[in-house]
Amino acid sequence: MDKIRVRYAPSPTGYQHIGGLRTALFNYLFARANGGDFILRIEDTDQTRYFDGALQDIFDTFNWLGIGYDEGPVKEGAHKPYFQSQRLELYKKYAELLVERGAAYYCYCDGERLEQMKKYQEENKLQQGYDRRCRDLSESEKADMIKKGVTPVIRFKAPLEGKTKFEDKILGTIEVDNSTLQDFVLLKSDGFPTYHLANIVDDHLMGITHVLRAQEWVSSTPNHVLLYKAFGWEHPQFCHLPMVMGEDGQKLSKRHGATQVMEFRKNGYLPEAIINFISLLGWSYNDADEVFSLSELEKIFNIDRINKSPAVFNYAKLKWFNGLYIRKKTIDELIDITLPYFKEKKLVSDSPTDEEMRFLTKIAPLMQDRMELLGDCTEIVGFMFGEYPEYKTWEAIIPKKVEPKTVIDILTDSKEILKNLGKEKDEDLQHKLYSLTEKYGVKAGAIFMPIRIAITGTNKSPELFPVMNILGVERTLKRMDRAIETLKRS
RNA sequence: GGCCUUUUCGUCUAGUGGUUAGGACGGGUGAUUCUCAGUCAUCAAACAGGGGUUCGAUCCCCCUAAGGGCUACCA
Repeated sequence: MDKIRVRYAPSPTGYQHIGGLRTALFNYLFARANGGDFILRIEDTDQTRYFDGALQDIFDTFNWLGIGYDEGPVKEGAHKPYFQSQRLELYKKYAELLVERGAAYYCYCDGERLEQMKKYQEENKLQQGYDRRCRDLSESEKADMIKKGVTPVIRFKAPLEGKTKFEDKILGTIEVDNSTLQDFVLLKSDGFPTYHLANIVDDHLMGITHVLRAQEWVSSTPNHVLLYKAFGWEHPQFCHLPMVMGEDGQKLSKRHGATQVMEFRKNGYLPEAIINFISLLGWSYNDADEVFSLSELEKIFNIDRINKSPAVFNYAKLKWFNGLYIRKKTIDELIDITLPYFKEKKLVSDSPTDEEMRFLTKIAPLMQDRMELLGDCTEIVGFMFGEYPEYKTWEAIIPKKVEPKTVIDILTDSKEILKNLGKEKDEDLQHKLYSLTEKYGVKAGAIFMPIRIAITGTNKSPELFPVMNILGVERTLKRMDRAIETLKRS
């Protein structure tokens, strides 16, 4: 069997989005799992929609996620160039070849006429599509058009009857009546090819063996099959991937939340989480395992386990994956990836000192279990910085059914106990604090919550003893003092 | 409208002509003798509907319904 060659062929008309990434990832994994080649080809054939930052975004996306390619723009191989805009002569040549063979024709209809025709068809509920007016123009009619200076397009001469069918590796046999097909455009009047022409010419010339693309392409695949036939080429295996939907079952779009890949990075997602989650959109390994690294996926990915039905993009599960991968990080790695957030909040300096780094090393374990997104870190351990915390939930310092005066007494007693922080074992100190429940006839929460608020400023925090130990006796007691004073004043 | 296509817990999915239809996220409950998170345990939750074929259908066939895609000189 020939070496497997697949490609991802984005068009630089916008930022890379989740759907595109899924296609790229599946192609990449399919190639890696089978010792094949993965090619990146830029389909910049739409001049009107070309967008400047798009190309860089494609590179950034691949780099961030660790998806490499074997042939493409920067890493040119035997089939260069990999920008379709640099292959214009090729498409023109092949389009004209089809005209010579009588499989395509020049069409002189301009946009205005096409629009009128479409409007008429809609109003009269006729079948939509080009009416093939130029399909059988006489030589003299053609000459007239040329004389008028009309720049023609080249259209494919689709068969009027019969059926076209192909085997999709995922969907099975698909068959359509040729009567439903269109005389689609191959070469536009600006000299650029349409997707239909360019992708066939390039896939053939580049030796592509499998085309993995989204299901939205299924309906134009018969056209492509016919084109291959007209050229006398064998077509690659088609594998149409299920669509990716938003939570309401509609095609995933901005209103569902983030959809651009680099937006996820900005929002604090890890590449590992994105890769893992995306790999499960329409694919599964078995009935039990679903946590996979990229390198594992490169070994186990199997095209036969891709399913047909559309998949909903579930942000909640993505977040779970993100938390999972955050927990898998070593402390050093965790500090590395969260440092920008601490800098942004001015909790550490732009060039952190050794002391600051040591401090981060101490507090990192406190935040690791509690983070879901990278940006959560400052929220979780922000109170560790500075002399006093910001009191966010001060009211909670007075537990239900407990008098404010009692809270002052509890904190004062606790302070006495915590004077020995570091001198006695944590569990002994905790035991002593716990014994206060008997003295005041309250539940444990009524002892620990006031301490928590006094020290952390919130009613949700990491465990108290690790926190107090890092803070040290002095700062711990100062924070308790301030809380006591504040209570006395109110 | 036409053509193509899909349908297992809310979501991602596994699965078989005979199963207690399995896992994960999310949700509920409990444990971790301080909250939150984490971890562990546990519970609820699905074969779209109707006809066939068959001793037996979630699984095979047909119809219906609902969803999705395409219907550009865009990809």
